[in-house]
Amino acid sequence: MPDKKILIIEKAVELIAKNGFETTSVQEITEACGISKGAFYIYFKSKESLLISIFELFSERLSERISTVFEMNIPAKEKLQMFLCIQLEEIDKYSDFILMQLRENTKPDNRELFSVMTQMDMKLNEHLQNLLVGSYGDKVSLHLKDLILLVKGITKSYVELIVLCKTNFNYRDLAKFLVDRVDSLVAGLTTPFLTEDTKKLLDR
Amino acid sequence: MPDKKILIIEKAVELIAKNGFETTSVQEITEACGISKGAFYIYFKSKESLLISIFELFSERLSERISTVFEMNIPAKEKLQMFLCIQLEEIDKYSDFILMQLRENTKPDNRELFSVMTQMDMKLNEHLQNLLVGSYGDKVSLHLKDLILLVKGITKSYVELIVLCKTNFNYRDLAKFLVDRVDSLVAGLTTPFLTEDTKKLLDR
Amino acid sequence: MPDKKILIIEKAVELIAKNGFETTSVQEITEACGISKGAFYIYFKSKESLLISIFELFSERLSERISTVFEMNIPAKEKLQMFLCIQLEEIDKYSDFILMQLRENTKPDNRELFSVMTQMDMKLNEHLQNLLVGSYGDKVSLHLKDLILLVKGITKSYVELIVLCKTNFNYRDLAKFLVDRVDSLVAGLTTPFLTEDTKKLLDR
Amino acid sequence: MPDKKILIIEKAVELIAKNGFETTSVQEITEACGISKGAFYIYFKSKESLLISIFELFSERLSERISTVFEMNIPAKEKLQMFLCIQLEEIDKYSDFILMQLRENTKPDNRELFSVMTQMDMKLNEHLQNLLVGSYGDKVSLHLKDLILLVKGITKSYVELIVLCKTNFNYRDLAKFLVDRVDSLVAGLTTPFLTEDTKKLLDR
DNA sequence: AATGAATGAGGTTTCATTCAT
DNA sequence: GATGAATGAAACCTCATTCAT
Repeated sequence: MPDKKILIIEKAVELIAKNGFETTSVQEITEACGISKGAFYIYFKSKESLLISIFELFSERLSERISTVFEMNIPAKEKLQMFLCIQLEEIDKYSDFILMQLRENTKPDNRELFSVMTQMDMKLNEHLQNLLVGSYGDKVSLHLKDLILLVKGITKSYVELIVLCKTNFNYRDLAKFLVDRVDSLVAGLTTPFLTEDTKKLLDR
Repeated sequence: MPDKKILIIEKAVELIAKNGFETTSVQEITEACGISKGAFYIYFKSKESLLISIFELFSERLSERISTVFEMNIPAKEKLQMFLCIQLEEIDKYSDFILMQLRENTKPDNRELFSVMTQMDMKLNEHLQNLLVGSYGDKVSLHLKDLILLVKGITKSYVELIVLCKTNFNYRDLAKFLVDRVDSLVAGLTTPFLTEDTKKLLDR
Repeated sequence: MPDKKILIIEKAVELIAKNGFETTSVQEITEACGISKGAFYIYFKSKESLLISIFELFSERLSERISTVFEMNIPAKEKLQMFLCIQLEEIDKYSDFILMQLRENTKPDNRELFSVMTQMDMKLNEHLQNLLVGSYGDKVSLHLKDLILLVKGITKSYVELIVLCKTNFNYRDLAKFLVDRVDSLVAGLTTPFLTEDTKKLLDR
Repeated sequence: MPDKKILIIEKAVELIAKNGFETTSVQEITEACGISKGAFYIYFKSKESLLISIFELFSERLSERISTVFEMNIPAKEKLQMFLCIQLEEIDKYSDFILMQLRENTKPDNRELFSVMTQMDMKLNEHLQNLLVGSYGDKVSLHLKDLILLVKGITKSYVELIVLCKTNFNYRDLAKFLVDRVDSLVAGLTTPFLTEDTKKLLDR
């Protein structure tokens, strides 16, 4: 990937995070980069495709880091903690850009973007599922869908806090804290809420 | 509020939920309503003010319903359950429009919208706090900020599920499920993550 | 003329004087009158026709007052002074509305307005011409066109001052002052600038 | 200044002079230039800013020419004549556009335009004052404010004539004629009308 | 590869005018 | 007479995109 393309992505993330995608013009982005408007279209087919590139880059980085965790020879629960820690760190870097993405809805024409996003989400879900089983054993197997939602929910809450307050927390500590909460949730499991029927919805 | 204004709000919510705010044009909204473009501006000062109206309407409905819960003579934990149930139901009605808003960035010009949103968020936080203390006693007082984040996090996860899948769950059951999870979280409390310093950030 | 029509004219003059004709909406006018937008069109065929009505009303008042001066049995130069005094007073009442009119250019469609304005201008010119001949005798006859321009020029300068500063001067004194200046101009007359050829242009 | 910007200004002056500022749409201007609507906004931030640009350009040209007169080694009265001649010529070029502007009302939002206009007006006043003192000596010092109004008044009358009739006069002759009239006015000075109190109003 | 002027569709908004009540 | 909701044309302006240089 050419340096200039990376430059554009970085500045774009910054601006989009601050002002939203629709509200950020190509002009603003190129001005922030100190390049011409035309140059933008050398590296990106369209404004839309910039979004996809950003997400792809983010996906890649995240996947890469997560892969290394899985290759490590450490207890599952430590892996879970690192997994959460990495997400906190990466999301911090890409800040509310990611948040924004979650809110931008799926329109007929961003089918490609939607696909990239969904794929990544599914991969993360799968990872998380493995980590949960590895950490807590088979007793969680009936609760996996619920647990994934719960873990993602509490994680996101703290991510939002980070983003909104623009504060730097100690991510290792936060990840530890979150794992402890997962411990509690697992300890208190009773009847799953999401049944086989609803599972299908999740996989859609 | 005139019928036509309500009609506009309803169609707008639908469209904005589907396509996002920036991407939904006033033209689309008025066409969906079967009225002229000019008519929109009889009922709303601007497109921006429509957003505020929508949020206000939603706020009012939510506040009203929550108030009735607080006036009831039932155990605190039942109130907590009803509180969550109401949110699930209302958010279902207003669909991801609300989700989108909750994550909308603070731009210089939406100051009024931001104010309305923040006020409502703070009121909900306060309610939740009271319900938590009422349900679990003073032992949670040091963990209130964390608990609020955790409860909102797990709730939002299921809300997103509802919205994305456009499925109807049994909200009473889901609320019960969520309260059970809060029980687990409270049972497993150890050291708070959010200290006095970080609390300030939340109240901002 | 119905009371309400007069009310509309008065409020309109006020607003138009402050903000200009194009910039003043019918809505603003009717709001200032405390009537509905529809009511405006009972009394005026269009916004354009309001302008004509205003000018007609102003014309009438001015003509009426000037007529009385001409019927008086006093020296011509006193009549000239009163003539100027009346103009200062009336223009003060109608304030910069009149100024504005002088600036609004003749578009194809205000032919009627243009006609009303021109007619009045010509009548005033004629009056002034008679007053000048009456006051200074035949020696000014070759200079009439020039003198008319000069008198109107110095008068307008002071009118603008009045309007812009929104100050009240003593109009009798100012009229006296202006007549003295006309005396000077007449005393110093040499060769006319406007010849027979150019006269035609004026009469257009 | 790019050629295209100058082209736009020139066509705009023409149209605005004919139809007024509010009545002339950006579309009309761009069509007259043979460019797209969007192109207008490459060269001007807004329609309003076009007005400022026009006035600035006119101001500059006028200032420049007047400066050269002041640097010449000729009698003051000749300078006065040239000063008036230049104004006639320049105003002819910019036609009634300028007239219109000189009478434009002070709206809250044209503060920048108002500032540019006022500054230029004050500079011209100052120049004229110096020329009057230079030409007629200290005896006019008490009458300066009146004289400025008088000179501007008679000048404007002839400018209007020029503009309305779209006729070309010999500006040197007209300027000579006007200076003669100023001679008369100065010769006949008696008591000033504008006192110290009113002077302040003028300087506002 | 890089520029940036130019385009033109489409956005929000205003407003004179009409008409059913 | 009076209302005011409704209309729709037209205004100003933005912006993704193209293309000659």
